[in-house]
Amino acid sequence: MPESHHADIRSLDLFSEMEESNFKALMRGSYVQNFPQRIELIMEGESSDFLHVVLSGSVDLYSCWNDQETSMATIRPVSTFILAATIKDAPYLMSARTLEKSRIALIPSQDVRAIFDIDAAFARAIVNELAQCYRTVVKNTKDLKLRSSLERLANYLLRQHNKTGSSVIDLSMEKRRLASFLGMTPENLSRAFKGLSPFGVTVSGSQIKIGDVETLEAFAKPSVLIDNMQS
Amino acid sequence: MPESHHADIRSLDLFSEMEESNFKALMRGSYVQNFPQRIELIMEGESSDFLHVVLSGSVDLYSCWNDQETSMATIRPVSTFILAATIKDAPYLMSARTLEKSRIALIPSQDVRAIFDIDAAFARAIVNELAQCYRTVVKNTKDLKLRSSLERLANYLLRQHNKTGSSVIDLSMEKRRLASFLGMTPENLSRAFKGLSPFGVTVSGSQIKIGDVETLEAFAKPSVLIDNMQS
DNA sequence: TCAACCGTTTGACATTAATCAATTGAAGCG
DNA sequence: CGCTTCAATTGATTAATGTCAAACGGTTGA
Repeated sequence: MPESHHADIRSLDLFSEMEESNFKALMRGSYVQNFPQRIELIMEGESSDFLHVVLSGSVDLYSCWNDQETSMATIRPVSTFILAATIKDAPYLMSARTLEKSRIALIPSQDVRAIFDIDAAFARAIVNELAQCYRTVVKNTKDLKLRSSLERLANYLLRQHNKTGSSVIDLSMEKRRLASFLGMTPENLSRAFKGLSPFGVTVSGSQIKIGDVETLEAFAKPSVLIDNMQS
Repeated sequence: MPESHHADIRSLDLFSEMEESNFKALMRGSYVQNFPQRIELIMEGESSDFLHVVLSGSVDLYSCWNDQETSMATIRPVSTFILAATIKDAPYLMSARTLEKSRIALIPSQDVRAIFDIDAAFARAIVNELAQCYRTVVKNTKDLKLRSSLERLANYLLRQHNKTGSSVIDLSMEKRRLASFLGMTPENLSRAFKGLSPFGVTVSGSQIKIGDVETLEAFAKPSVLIDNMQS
């Protein structure tokens, strides 16, 4: 892999603390590839030969069953995905496709497992990352099971607001994908936006404006145990 | 902790491969406690001081939001729970209560983290367990987002059938808890059982009989990427 | 510029699931 | 044994969400 990408990967929590020699060993078998928009990177059920790192662009993780498809997560730079499958050497549970032109690093899974055993800092970083992923999915499940679609949308907007600090939110994805991520149909999302207008939410294209955060929070009732992205 | 319980814990995947001296060190600060039925072990939001191991009995993991409660998982012997919170030293995302009289081992979280750093086998076991937990929750999310409540129930019954090998399934929990776990109301579960009778499912109390597995499978369309408990 | 395309929105309607209220049924206890 | 209690069931109703079809609107490319 070209040295130029090492810094990006090295800056990830997952790789920042490990021994330089082990990092170099990991990079030796790895390579970076550029993908156009809407390219299938992996299909669920396949075996997990590579740990993937999104260097630029973005990737959609999704799953299918019975001719339906649902969006599970969006991966943005610089993050890894399918770490669990890599660790367990088990089939992917989710498919992945690029949402836009993306640069992806591919690190052989067996190298990851091998270095894990000899580098304690790397091991600790991996376990931290996995624990983080686990907690994210648990929060997602709570969101799905305890909230209505209107409440899910309201809290999604508030999370985006907390992330960017701006009261104008750019969805930065198709509304149909947001709908799928939130577990509803595009039609329903459209109506949900309308349903939030009494709480000061206005829509213009992919720009969503939160008129008054307190009003929206009073409806959405965000919880640190569901909506806090850090812990 | 009394030596008598060591064997149970040692036999867990999580502890079976580690150095004996490290295992002893872990046990030194640990203790075992007996709890009656329906005792709150932990509340979501609290800090995670102990890794818990269910030695006997069973434990319900559940979450609350806005005066609602939903059952997330049932932990049976011999398994750990809240590993992710222990690892990350972050607040619990789920509450836990005993479903019946239970014996629980409590291992100080800081000891777990300390031994993790010096015992590669333990580290590998932890990361495997976490990856397993992660994949279980992902499957759960797919189940929730891609299936109707009738389909979820049908697949749940087939999973139990695969686990026990018997075509008569004992629910071994209140139906209201099963309903909550499957993301529906008790009333709806009752009707869902009725809705499965055309596919050979008959109910008598907590005993569910699958008349013909193929017929039920034809309806449920189980998938290894959602319903396979092993991988 | 205009036509074609595709995501979004809207309305009407169907389906699914939740709620409320009442009843049944089984377990525990005096 | 009969009373109490609570989970489970049933029926009627309402609410939430999905489906289908049509219209709208922005983008692309001839």
